[in-house]
Amino acid sequence: MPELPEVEIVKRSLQKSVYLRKILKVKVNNRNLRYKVDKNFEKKLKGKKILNISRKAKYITISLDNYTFFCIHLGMSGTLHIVKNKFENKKTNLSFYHSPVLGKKHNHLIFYFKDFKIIYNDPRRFGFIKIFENKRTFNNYFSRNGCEPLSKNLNLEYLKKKLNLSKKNIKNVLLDQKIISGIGNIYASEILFHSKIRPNRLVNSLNQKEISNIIISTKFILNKAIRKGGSSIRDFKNSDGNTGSFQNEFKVYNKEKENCPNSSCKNKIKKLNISNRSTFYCNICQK
DNA sequence: CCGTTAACCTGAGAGC
DNA sequence: TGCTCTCAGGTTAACG
Repeated sequence: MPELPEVEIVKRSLQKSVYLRKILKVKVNNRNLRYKVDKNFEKKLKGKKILNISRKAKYITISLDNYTFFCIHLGMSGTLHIVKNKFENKKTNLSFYHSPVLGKKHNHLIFYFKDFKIIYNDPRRFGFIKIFENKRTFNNYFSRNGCEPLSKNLNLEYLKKKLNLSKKNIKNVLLDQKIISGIGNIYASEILFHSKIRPNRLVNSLNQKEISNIIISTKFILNKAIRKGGSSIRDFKNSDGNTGSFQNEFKVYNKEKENCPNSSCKNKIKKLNISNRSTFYCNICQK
């Protein structure tokens, strides 16, 4: 579900509440996430202080005061909720899943702090939590990721090299986390509309200018989405009122048969199925 | 090696 | 109302 901008927003909110705070206790209600939660997870986190909260691609990463690390991936439907002890009913939802009602039965993990707790809820259980014993295993795990799209590492030289000899289409390349890590299905369509390139274009047909435009659009769209607080689809509103608003800025995603947002274009948005993912584009504005 | 497909899950919404 | 079907923001093992 959440792509880079949403994970970034969740990370920022988390940071405000848990930075330098001690985890009093962890309760695991269901270990069967995408991967089984480490059987000693509770023991390893108990009493540890949180030294840093960060984001790598779509992962939230947390470092503890005993040189261990863990990461949270929200999958398609994972959400985090901050619940203050004094206001049990007033949850702060730090996520973007579309359902306004999240059954308690999907509260798989609970992190207890002095005056609040953080709940990990995930109906589909595509998310996961992984613990690392040291910095080396932590870094090693993330070394398989491609570059961060908002870093200087995503540049013309890097992408040209990655696209060289590839036989894939550009949509699949944008979704390939080993090339660029953090873009998901919504932003891939939005980025390609912004760069005026059709999603099914084979990358070996792209010229240097087009590759450059894709890089510019990637950074532009992701940064704008972060500024807007991420995307919350299907009218999801969190109880804190901090709903993201980038869904109002979608130009093509989920807009099949609607008018192309380019006012001089009278075309309707088309929907394509690429590798079993819905893809939206304008076949006049995008070449 | 490469690129594609199937699989992992639950729940919402559409159509009948 | 309820049944069936499709779809959903992700990742990756298995396959050809």
